[in-house]
Amino acid sequence: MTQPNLTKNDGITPRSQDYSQWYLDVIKRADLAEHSAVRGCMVIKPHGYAIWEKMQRELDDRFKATGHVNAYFPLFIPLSYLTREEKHAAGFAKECAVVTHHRLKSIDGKVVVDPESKLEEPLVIRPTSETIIWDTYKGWIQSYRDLPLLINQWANVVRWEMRTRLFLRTAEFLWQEGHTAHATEKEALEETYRMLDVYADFAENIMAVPVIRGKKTPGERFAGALETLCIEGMMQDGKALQMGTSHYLGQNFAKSSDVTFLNAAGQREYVYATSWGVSTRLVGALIMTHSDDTGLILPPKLAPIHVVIVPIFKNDAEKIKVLEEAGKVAGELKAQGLVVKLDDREGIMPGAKYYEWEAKGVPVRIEIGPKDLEKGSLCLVRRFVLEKEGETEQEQRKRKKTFVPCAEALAGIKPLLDTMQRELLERAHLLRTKRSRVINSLAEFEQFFKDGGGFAWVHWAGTHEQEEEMAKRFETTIRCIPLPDQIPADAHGTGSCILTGQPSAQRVVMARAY
RNA sequence: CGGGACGUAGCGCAGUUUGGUAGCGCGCUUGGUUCGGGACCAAGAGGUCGCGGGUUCAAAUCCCGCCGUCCCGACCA
Repeated sequence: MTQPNLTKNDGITPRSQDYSQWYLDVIKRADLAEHSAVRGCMVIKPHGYAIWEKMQRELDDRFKATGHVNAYFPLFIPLSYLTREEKHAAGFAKECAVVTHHRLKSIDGKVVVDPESKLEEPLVIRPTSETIIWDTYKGWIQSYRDLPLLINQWANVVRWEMRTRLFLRTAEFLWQEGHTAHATEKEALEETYRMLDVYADFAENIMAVPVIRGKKTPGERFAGALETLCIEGMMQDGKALQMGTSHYLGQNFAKSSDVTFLNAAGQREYVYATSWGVSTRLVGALIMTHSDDTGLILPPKLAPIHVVIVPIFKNDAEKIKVLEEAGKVAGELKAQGLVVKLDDREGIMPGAKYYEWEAKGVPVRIEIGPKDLEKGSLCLVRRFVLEKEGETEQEQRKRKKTFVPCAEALAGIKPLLDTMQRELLERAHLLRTKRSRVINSLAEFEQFFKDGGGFAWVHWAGTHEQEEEMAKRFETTIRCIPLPDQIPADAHGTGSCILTGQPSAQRVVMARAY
């Protein structure tokens, strides 16, 4: 495999210098993805896709555990379907790819769209699947006995974005979308909150990203939803990232697609709906939450490779012995269910291998050399533990090496990974705490964002227009109206709106956002 | 879609002002010496200079158009 230039600082721009460039550099160095020939679309490379696959597995298990099943609906949506729900249609109108023809033909050696093949009705490439799914559900639901209908699909969607960033916003992306039908509003609302909790649990316990669960303001709601719930994470630059949404759709889509059922009393009713989704954007969240200037840092639960073993030897005699031991160690760790990479490439300095695997985010490295064979020990190195909190660049790059008796080391890897998983969440939590502030005046608000910003907990009673005013003046938006149990102790209670001074029931989270 | 910058070998760049037919570093291949934090020596391979047109005896270089990337705005669930 071709490696990028490994001299100097790994080709990674320091976070402190240019966060956007750092983000792109990490993606490149960790070999996660690249821009494709198609505008706004990316190629997810094996290492990046492996992370997504792990996310999928974790999420899918949780969906199944909460009673959902998977299905697949078409990529194409008849234009007339998309326009059935007025607000929904308006919300997506500006970013739809449309298929209008079904055939090409060759004219003078040039392949062109055959004008004769124009479709009677254009097909929209799904920006989301509510409309086609509800049209389908119509045929599946007759009785309250058919409810609830709990279906998820893993799919790609297309939203023709003007400005794209790898993983965070691309024209085509991968996601899952759950679409459920319920007999009562209460049940549907419970589902909406349940799936939000699933996302929050996944974000915190698997991604090690602390999130705030909340509601979107009407202006930020999903097109066609009565309520949009979200989880919001904070990236290392203090900006917010919406990491998942769960929508209560009421009877809007049931009405526009005429999906009714007979209840136990024999009365015809429209069903109540939810939809919820997370996307490959989560890979971006992962990068921006944990990684550093040497590259990607992955929580062990999402790391495609848990442990890399780097053998060290000077001559053939040592090589044979060291590789034999390395093979044994790899075998024993694999038997524990861990994914282990033995990097036995020749002609590459051990140090070069260290940097490469650190850039790719492998949590634990084991170095095995002649000295370890003598002592019966292994050298353990953790991805984000420095030898000392150094001032110089060299010191910041050097990881702490721990020499542990072999048997003890082997038994200790799994607990070590668990510890690292926990430490990453703690680190992210600490950063969020540091960059969150309860704010009561506009002057303080302005200063907070001048100083780098973060999450501002402010009282709010403004209108949608006043939200836009805040966005213009400070580049901030209301990320969410936090659910009651999400509000820190010092942010409880009523107060007065930071902009208008009107009475406010609770604080909201304002931040700059991706 | 507006403003700016950029596009030359896998990656990073020089060369463009002043036109003369392409170079450097890293990576890659082969051989040897190396190997506990990014090795060294030697010999090699690799380029439609983003795409299309124009000017010219001659274009990476000048002109026009287009495409793409990045940054800033607008837009955005």
